[in-house]
Amino acid sequence: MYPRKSTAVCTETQQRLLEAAGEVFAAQGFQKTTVREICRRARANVAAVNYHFGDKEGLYAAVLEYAHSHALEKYPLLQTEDEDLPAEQRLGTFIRHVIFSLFDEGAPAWRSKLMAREMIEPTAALDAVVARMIRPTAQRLESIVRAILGAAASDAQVRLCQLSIIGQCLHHRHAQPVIQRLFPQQHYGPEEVKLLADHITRFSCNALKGLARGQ
Amino acid sequence: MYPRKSTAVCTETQQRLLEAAGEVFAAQGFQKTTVREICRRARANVAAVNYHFGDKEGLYAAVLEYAHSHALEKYPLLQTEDEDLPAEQRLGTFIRHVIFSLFDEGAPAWRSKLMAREMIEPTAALDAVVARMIRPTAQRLESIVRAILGAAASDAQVRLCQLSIIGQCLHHRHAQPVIQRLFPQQHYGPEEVKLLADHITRFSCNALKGLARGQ
Amino acid sequence: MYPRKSTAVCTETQQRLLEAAGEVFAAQGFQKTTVREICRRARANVAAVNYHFGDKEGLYAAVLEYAHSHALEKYPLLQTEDEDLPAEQRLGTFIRHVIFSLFDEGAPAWRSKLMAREMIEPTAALDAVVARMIRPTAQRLESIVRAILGAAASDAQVRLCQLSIIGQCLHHRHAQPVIQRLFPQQHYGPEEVKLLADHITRFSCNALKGLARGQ
Amino acid sequence: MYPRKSTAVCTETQQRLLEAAGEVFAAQGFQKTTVREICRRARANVAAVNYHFGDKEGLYAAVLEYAHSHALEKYPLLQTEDEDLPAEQRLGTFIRHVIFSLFDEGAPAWRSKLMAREMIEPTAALDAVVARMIRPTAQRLESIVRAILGAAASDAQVRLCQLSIIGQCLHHRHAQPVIQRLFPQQHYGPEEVKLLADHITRFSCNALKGLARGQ
DNA sequence: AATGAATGAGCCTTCATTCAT
DNA sequence: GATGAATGAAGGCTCATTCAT
Repeated sequence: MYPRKSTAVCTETQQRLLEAAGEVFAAQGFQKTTVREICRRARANVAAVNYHFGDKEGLYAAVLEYAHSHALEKYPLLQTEDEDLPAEQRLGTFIRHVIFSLFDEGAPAWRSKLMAREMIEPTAALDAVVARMIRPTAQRLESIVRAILGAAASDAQVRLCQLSIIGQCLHHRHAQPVIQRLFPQQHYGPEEVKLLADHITRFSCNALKGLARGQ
Repeated sequence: MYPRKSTAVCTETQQRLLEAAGEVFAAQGFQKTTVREICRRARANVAAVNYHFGDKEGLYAAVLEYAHSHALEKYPLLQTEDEDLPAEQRLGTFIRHVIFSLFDEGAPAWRSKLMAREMIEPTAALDAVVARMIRPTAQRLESIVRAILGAAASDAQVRLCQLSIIGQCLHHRHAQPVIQRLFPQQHYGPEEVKLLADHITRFSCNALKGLARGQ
Repeated sequence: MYPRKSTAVCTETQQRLLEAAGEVFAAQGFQKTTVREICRRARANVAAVNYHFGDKEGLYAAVLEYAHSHALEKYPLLQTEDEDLPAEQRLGTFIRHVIFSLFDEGAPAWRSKLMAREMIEPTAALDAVVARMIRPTAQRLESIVRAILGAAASDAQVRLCQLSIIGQCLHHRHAQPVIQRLFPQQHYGPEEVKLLADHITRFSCNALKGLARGQ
Repeated sequence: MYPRKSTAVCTETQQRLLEAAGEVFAAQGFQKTTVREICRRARANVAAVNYHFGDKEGLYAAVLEYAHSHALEKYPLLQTEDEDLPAEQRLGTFIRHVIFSLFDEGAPAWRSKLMAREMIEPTAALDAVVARMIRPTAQRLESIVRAILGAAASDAQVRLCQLSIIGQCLHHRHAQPVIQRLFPQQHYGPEEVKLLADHITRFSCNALKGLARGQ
């Protein structure tokens, strides 16, 4: 329908548009973002967005897809299996990867911001995001949690524990504005992020093991 | 500067505007919301918002203040709990209140949605919200956590535990669109909400007690 | 029709409205002036203008009438006769009065400004202004000019000379913004105003006497 | 910043906008003029003004610049007069040019009206007008006046005489509404305009020569 | 007599989009 | 393939005015 065929094959202008759009969408939200601002940053024509992506929404969807394909490249471990290690250790690895990807300062920082927005103000693109990115991650976490809780754990309990773990992680990204006002001493540099991952791991391990004991 | 003096003293039109604005702001966000839509719902003139609240942003700030004053009325226990009870029990009460206020179907459902938005896309009004609503709540939680962790716990550890607990609660509200896609079987009726509060309480108690033991 | 009957008989609120309106109309013009600003300055209600003067235009007309009645009080000499003095001296007195009334810093400074506006952007009120204020003044000037030019002067010549004289005077008021940019050294304090009146008198006397000699 | 680069290079739509804007601004003033009216006359879209000139004020500035560039084209002699002629003759030519440009019925009649407005209600654009248009004209007049008054004349006297001369000319344009009410027999057709220029020339020559003689 | 609340018309501007080249 | 010009819908806001008290 439009010149662009897939994420992999695209012109340089499209690349620049996607990168620029990612930043602006993440920083200002879909509504507040203007096509002109994106085109200005991408040094492209005002009509470029409509030409390459149909309309503003089309660009947004493309940005999300673009973000996913890159995220999967960088953090593929979320899906690979290392079933031989003890579950607690696998949980630690999992949490570290989630936290690192949320606070990765090297990579385009707008990816996780965009995701957070998508959760609160879902667009039509959310379905694809859940199916391709979130569900696989959730299934990996499910198997870890189930391993720690033991076979006796109900599906509902496993589910709630998954949500408790992932909720702890995301809170630090989603609630940043509040956290910074509440705890100015809380930082998210490389060092602090490691400590944070450790904390969530210990917190959750203790919790799961307690639940496994029926407490 | 503008006719409106305080939340308590205001005309009927202002009341209707605040209610209507709360719904629409919560449903669509600040940007997407139009003054015209709010006035239509409130059966008021297009100029009513500007007359009573100065501008769209003034209305938004008033809505937040309005929401708080009502929330504090309904859930005042967050700040005046009985200190004699065991800390675990106080934690359970605290979490139950938080969860209930988040999923209270009786009250205007837009309150917590509005808060969730404010966290991701903070406006100038956030400072007041943190100072008046969130900080007192956080301090209450801090004292509970410190009681369970024991005097040896560092400030940083207490802080991270607070965030772990509150993060679990908010995740269920903030990430609803994702959760519903991921776990269609997860509901948030009165019964399920109680179970949810219980889960978070047990999860967190186990976690805290484990940490208290140095694990 | 409206409570207000005449300029002389009016309440204190009306007085304040007239004064405030005079200042604002003179400073910003009819269009740019807002009823709210006037009422704010007059410490009156927003509806006061409509209540006392019907509408914004009615207030404007009242302000002009108010200005005239006061101007005639202060500079009555423009119309009294001193036919015994030599014409040149009478011209000097006339010009001095015009210039003084234009640059009178004691009196409400907005009167002449308002007049200048009325000339360029005439409203329905201009007819009354011309009939009551300007024409009598013009007739006085006509008799002076005719006396200097002599009986042989045509009506057209007398008319053009009148306009040349009055044009010199008004230019200093009407073109102030330009004059100040062009000649920053030109001031209009009490002393300079006297010199200005003298200059215009000498300039015009020389001109008229030359024309009288047929040059 | 905006598409428009210079007065000379512009699209046809911009031309039409400038012409339409000139008429309306001159007839109604900046405030009263609506962008819609201008666009309607120029058969352009409502957004055309903002697209081509940024905003209403930008259009206004462009109109003034446009007017100047055309006026200078048509009456360039104001600045390049032949210095060898006697000063009185040069004064006559100067005044004739000023009067003709003020009452030129062929050219867009709105130019001088716009100027008159700008004098009473100056905008940010006035600085440029003075610097580019008015000051050169004033300097030309200054040299003529100084030549007639003689070397003994003070700067202040030269300045006041300049203002007396130019004031006579402008009065006929600026005070038209009053003049027509006061002297219905006064017309400004091609013939009368010539007589008017002659009158002002004779009036001023007599005045200057008298002053030169110390009278 | 005088006021605060409320109104509706209209204005400037912005923005995503389309059109002609 | 890509662009600058142009569009129309809509939004926030201002303002003179009116209404109920």
